[in-house]
Amino acid sequence: MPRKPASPPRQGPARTPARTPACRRSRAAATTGDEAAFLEAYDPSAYERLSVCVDVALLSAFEGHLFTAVVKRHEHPFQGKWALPGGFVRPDESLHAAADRVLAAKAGLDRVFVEQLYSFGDPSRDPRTRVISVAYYALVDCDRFPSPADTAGSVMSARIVVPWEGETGGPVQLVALNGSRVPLAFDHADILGMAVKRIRGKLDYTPVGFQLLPSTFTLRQLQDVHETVCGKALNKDSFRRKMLASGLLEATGDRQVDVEHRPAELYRFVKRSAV
Amino acid sequence: MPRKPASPPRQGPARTPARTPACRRSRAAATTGDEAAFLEAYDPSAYERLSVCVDVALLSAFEGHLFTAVVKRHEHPFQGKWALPGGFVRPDESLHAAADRVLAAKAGLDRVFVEQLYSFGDPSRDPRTRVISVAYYALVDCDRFPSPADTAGSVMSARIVVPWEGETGGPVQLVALNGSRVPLAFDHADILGMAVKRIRGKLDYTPVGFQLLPSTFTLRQLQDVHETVCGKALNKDSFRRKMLASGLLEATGDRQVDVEHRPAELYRFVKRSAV
DNA sequence: CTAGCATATATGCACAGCGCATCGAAGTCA
DNA sequence: TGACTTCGATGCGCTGTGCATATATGCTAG
Repeated sequence: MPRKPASPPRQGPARTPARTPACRRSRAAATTGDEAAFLEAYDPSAYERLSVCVDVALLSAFEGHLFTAVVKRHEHPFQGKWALPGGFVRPDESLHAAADRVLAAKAGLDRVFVEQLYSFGDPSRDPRTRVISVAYYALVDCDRFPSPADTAGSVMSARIVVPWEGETGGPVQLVALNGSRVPLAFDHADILGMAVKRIRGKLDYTPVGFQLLPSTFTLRQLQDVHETVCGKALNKDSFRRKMLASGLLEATGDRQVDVEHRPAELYRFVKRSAV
Repeated sequence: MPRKPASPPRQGPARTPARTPACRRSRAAATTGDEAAFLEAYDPSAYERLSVCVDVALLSAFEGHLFTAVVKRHEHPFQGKWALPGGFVRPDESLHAAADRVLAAKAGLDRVFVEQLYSFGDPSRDPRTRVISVAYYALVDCDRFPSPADTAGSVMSARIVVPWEGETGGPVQLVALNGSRVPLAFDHADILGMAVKRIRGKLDYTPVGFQLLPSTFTLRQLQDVHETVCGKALNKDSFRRKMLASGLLEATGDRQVDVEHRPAELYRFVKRSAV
């Protein structure tokens, strides 16, 4: 515990009556009467409202690359470009529920790992009107990653090219499986870049890598996922020791089958219940 | 680099025409004509809009405790409770600009370290109407922390009591300088809790601690700040070695004055320009 | 003036984690 | 059967960290 004040003592609490806040009041009645009556009479249009959408960066890893799913825009703005799955937030659903709904509707996925990423609110990010985008990222193992067959061709999987190292951050590029560049709409290249940066950082101290693997996996597969996400090679032995010492892995007793070499032990992720 | 596919190869790109997205179209004209004409005719009310506000958790550290600034609510809802400085986002300002504006208007602060924290969007978090709160956290050194004299008594400083250890997370409590509990409005206890959790995590790998100190400081003061934020004691020697080895500190050559013991060297934070 | 005291600052040492090299084990394939 | 590949374990050196110790430097009490 600190042994010494970092600064001299401060003033007492502000007990004097506060001034009216700088923002305009929606109704003078807000300071009188009971709360129920106030809420009954409240006019939401007192402040200008904005459009709020969620955009989901769905990430998966295979063949040493990160992939994401994008949908083609057939409408203005950015007609013909590709966008992250997204949609406007409905008045009665939470932000997280909106992200789940978008994933189910556009990628046919449910029960995936979804976490909030960042909110993008530049006034000019959407040329139509002011739209705040609450971005989420989702992680699925490659077997669940949506294929054209699942989604009737409405989504395309594209490889992520990260033009920076470590956790520098910045926008990323997308390349289609035929090698052509995929142009992204809005600020979605920034959103994807931040998603990559986020999971690179999370990989060090959270078991987020398991979200990108099937229920059982070998240590080599887990390391491949980590290397794919981080974009650099890792020491094999250190990785093994660290993972086995983490207490997050449990040996299944089974081994790989149909491999051209010595089969590796299969592990599963075990949730730390009470620590 | 990964030496082996983590999964068998996948399908080619989705080249079949995409279906109409699940979300309703705002206008049938969106798929025809040029983009300029579309934007001209765009109707923002096609989707229900929401209220968006920013709330700022202003944090500072002194006397071994974390402090924040709250304003008393004189209006419904939560009349009489205390809230983080906040305000609705204006249609023409970015989210970050809104946070800066709120800090300037309610705490009289500018040029402070401000970063986005998280967006809170539970449908019932504001009883008036649907309000999305994009929360920010700001860090200032204790000398710049607003006093009642600066703000005409509209803000109160309160001590943060963190009822969890490490980076567990969860809501925190606020205690006024006279020892009484400060009841918080909305979900602001959760926002504050997440702000504390965030800077605890950031402290390990970013020079965020300097934001809580004046321009020059001793190693002891820096350690005090770290201990205050993390809520636990740190090893003195390791802390000194790590900080001096980080390359982020630069000795000023000056020393403390008017202290009752050997004066310590004063350091300043040096931005890593090109590394 | 001097002894005592509190704190800063430097150094030595034990231990744990990590990178690296080596070696045996266990499969497939020619 | 032997070559080849990958898995999985062991040993060694380097480095960072926690802990203990020693010295330096200012103030204060007597």
